[in-house]
Amino acid sequence: MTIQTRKKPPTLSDVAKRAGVSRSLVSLAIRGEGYVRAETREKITKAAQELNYIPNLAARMLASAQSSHIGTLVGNITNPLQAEIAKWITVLAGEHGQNALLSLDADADDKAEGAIDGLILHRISSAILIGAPYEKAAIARVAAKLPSVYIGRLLKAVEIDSVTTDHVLGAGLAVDHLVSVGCRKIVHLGGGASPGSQRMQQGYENAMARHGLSEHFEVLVGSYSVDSGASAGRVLFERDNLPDAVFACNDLAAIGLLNEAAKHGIAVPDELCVVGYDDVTMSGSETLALTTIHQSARDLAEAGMKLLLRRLADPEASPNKTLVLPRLVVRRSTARQ
Amino acid sequence: MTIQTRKKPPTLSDVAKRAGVSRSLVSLAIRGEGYVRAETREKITKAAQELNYIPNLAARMLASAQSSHIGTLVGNITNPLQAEIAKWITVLAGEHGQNALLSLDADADDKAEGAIDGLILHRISSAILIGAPYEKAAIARVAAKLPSVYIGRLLKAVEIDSVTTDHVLGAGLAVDHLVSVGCRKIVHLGGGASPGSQRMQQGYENAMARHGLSEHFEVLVGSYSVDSGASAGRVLFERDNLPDAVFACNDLAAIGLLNEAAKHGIAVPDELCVVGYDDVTMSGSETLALTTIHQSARDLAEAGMKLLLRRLADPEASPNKTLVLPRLVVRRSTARQ
DNA sequence: TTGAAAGCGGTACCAT
DNA sequence: ATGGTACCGCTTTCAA
Repeated sequence: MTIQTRKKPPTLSDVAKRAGVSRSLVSLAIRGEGYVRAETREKITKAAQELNYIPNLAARMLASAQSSHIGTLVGNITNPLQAEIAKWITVLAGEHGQNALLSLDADADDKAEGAIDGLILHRISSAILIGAPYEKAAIARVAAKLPSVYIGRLLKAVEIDSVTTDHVLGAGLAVDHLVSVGCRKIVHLGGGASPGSQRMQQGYENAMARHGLSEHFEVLVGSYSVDSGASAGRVLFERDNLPDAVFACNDLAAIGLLNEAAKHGIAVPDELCVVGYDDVTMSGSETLALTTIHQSARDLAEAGMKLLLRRLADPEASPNKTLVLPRLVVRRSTARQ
Repeated sequence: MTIQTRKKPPTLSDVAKRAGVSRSLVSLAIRGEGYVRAETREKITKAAQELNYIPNLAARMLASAQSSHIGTLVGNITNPLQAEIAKWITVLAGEHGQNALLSLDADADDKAEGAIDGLILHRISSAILIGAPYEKAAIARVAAKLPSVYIGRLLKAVEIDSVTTDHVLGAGLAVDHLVSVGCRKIVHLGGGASPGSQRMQQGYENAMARHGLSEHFEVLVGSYSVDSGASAGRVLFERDNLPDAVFACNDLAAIGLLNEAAKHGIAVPDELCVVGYDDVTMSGSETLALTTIHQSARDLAEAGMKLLLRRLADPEASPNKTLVLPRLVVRRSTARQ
């Protein structure tokens, strides 16, 4: 039943013996390096396959003194976007012959830096930072240790490659859409003072101006939470005249607002349109059906991997700040037309 | 600026030289094995510290032909409970001198099995399965390859160590609480036919009987989603007489129900109490304030690690099925009394 | 093109 | 208790 005949796996020598050549040649052939006669190469490949040979990464790492490990920090694995980015990083890394070692325990800067040191023990040769560490100084410190890419923030002022969604554009998509369904008085539920929210707010402002709606420009400062959306709702719904629409900094806030609207008997989308940001799973439910701006975890991860590979190839390249395009997802919360 | 003086790290030999002993001794001392005179051990430790020595895991693995890597599969990293369990696994593994290699790309059984094979290349010596693979046959196949622990399901019929929350108890906690705030007509929103939901339903039934409320026993079969909760709400709220309370199979369903209640102008908790299950972040918001049954990711992870270590120590032990205790979290949705 | 041999940084066995 | 030494599986000169 539990036979587990775990005979040890074949080694380079086994392949060499079977192919009747030297170990060095097998090594070269397997990796596709050096000058190996096509004929010989085939013979070796065949032998390797027959033996079901698998290179021992530990040995390879030891001998070559270089790893193909990417250390990946995740600030908040509970955040679905970060979680999905992390997932895609592991997938994409594999496709590039790299292996992503994850540390999910980086929800504070000291932990994040500790985690990086831990990963360094495992001989990572580069790092991908997903929302951690938070402080710029800490980020810079990591980037000084290893070729690194930060995903989730622009980090204009830090010497590091970074990838994030173009929130200026995202806000523009939201406003454009709202205008297209006839909204004019569009209030923005801001996320606060972070550079990301500032950019989103900028996008909102630009778009409002573009549509000649600057007179209706209004930002309610809040945070990225259900409660923030709810309290914004309480403020708005006590006024004499309702706005046409609310564009929230994220889906959570939008959901809080929807909740409050229901309590006040305000019909969405007929009396009020709502647009969120992020496209969390819940927003797609028939019940909420929240129109929102989708950030693609996959695109973010792909852009990140691309930057990392570029930097690995050219460590001296100047830091690139990549912006990934968001996408509008229309649902019932703006189905006014 | 980018000085990167990456001189190579000190090795065992360096430490040996500095301490004036042999490499073998250093090896023993560092690992705390064998007979090393206390005095010598100290000398070595000191030398190692001064040199900032760090053992090379690749070399260690190669020489000892055994790894301290735990392969960890996560079925759905977007699920916050699974995500947190994964996080705790990495933390706890570290505390036990093990290193958790995660694969987050296991959202289908073939992928999950592929991921395990990939991890095996990296010489994992055991596995922790968090909600993946799904099919019992696939799970059994993994368990046959490696010492494994499954977290998230009981798996009575599979030869594998497993850990999950005691849903019978969880349901009992929910019902007891509802009864204690005066509810009698308590409807259960079931999650379907999975063994887990069946157990939860069983717990509901037992508790109702215990309180002499069997006449009010009623299960509405649904699923673990917002929409399911909402449609259940539509059914319930069209009846002549409202139940006193609803105990939903998870928070999402409860949230859907709350949403529907708001639309129907039904006051929670005054007219209807609601209890969820899982305690997702959102439920803790002031806005939703959903009473719920909390599953501890940390407890689940700890129990899992414990089982894994036990099995590593004794591969022949018969499979253990551990149940972790859930906890009632009281919030406004049942704040009736 | 191919092969031989010297490590890479440890562990483990055998003497001492 | 401590030291010597032969590997672990692969990469990498260096010759042939």
